[in-house]
Amino acid sequence: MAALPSGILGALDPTSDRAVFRQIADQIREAIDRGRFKEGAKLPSESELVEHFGVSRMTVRNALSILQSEGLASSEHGRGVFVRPRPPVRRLASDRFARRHRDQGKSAFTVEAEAAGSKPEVDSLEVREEKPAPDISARLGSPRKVLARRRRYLLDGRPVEFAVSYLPLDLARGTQIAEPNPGPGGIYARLEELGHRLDRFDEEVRARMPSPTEVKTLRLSSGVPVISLIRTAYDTEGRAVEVCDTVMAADAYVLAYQLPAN
Amino acid sequence: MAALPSGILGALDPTSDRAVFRQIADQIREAIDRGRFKEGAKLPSESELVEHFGVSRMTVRNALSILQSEGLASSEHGRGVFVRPRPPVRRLASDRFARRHRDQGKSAFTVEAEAAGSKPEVDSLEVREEKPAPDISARLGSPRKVLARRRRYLLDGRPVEFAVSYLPLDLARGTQIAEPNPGPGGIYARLEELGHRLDRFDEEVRARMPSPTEVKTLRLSSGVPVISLIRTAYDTEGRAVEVCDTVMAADAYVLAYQLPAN
DNA sequence: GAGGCATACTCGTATAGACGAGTAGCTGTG
DNA sequence: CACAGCTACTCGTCTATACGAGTATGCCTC
Repeated sequence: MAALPSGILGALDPTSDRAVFRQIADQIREAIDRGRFKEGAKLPSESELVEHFGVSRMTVRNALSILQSEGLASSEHGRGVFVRPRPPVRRLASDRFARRHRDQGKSAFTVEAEAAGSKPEVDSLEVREEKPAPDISARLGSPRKVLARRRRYLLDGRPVEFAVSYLPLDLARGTQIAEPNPGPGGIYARLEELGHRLDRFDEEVRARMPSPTEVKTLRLSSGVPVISLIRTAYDTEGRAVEVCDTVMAADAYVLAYQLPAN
Repeated sequence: MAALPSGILGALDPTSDRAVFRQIADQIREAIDRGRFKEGAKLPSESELVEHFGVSRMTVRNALSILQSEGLASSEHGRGVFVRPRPPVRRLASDRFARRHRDQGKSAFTVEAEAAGSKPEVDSLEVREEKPAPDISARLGSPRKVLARRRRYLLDGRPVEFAVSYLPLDLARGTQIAEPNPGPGGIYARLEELGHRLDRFDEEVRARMPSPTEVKTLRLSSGVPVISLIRTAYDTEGRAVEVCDTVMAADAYVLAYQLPAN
């Protein structure tokens, strides 16, 4: 049946203690690293690998699943297993909230994406009042209720980020911040118009594997972690006026920060 | 044989399209989320799950492997599968390189860890001259060779971080920077003594799944991503004097940054 | 009591087989 | 030519079985 997968893959070492499926994964990984299989290229099919290595199909699948969990490959039902292409990366600069970037009619995300030649979209926008989770509440000075603004960001049709902004209700209710479209310059511009001149942002960065929900909403393939970023915005009086909880597809982002040496 | 795994887990829905092993994973995940299985607790054994759900062992293993890749559980050969405990987290503040933290005889890592009540260790220290990789080289202004300082950091015996510092050879050769122990205040103190007053740091943060090598050196369990942090230090003349490439176990870190609102 | 061994449990690795479901290309019909 | 359907390939799910290897426990011997 299946043809040999060319001479790219070698043979197994029967004397090795290393499990057969790990050896197979090692070989394919090395071939990918050496560029024998390029980005987006199709790997040999399971049946070809079965034939080439003389093992059972579960052993081959086991090997392939290692590569998938490492983020090196991804399978497509009915088509094959492919070397995972590295998508274009969005760079978040630490000055992205600077006032000078805030005078446009569009959101920072839109402006920046268009500058990079991508088609930006914002999705599943939802604004509502709710009772905040404990950690959010603590950051905002324990308000009873908050305004939550949820939205998803897409780049060229691919979802890359899901964000929820929380604002103390006494501050946001009845203002344009509570509208789906917060107007030019976004909610930060509105906050400043309301007299809350922004002073600084605190950001907390974490990385972890996504929950099943996050896999779905960000359409993540296996082996892709998420970056969780929690930003708190403070006004010049030291009051926390917004907490933004963002989950980003880790393969789509680099965060860039600039620190003074003091 | 195996006893029932108590009444914590329900039954499968045979009418659902959802694959059986996914349903099993869903049930266990939910039980974990609801605290029915606590951190570090042992999950029902494979044979118990086989009996409870009336499926084959591979199906159960498949379900458990989902939870492992989500970072929720981890298996221990011969012992069982356990709810993965969340280890204590090290918080990296954005002022951690401020000069005022630099006057002690110990490294920043040591001081901070002891303050947090942990036992810090530094490991596999290695200093050598080498030809830099292209991306490192570019950041340092393309020196032909660099001094590389490699080391691994451990907290209470657990490896949490692996870092390599690269410095232009013309700057570091023959100085205490090229010694295994760079002296009080670390290499940043030495750089300033050499007339390179530090001005700012640029940090780039990424997250991804670890390579097999990283899994080994950081003793990562499956489902734990790494945070990759590349820091470039600039002196007041705008020269890049050091690039530090750090790989951190993502479950052991939170990065905290403070951004001015401009 | 200390040491060693047997045992019964755990998960790890591997085989062989079956059927389902998605994809793509070819082919034959209208 | 357009389209429907067949076919051959892909990966997805699941069963049943076997043996290996690590761990914990208790018992038995010395």
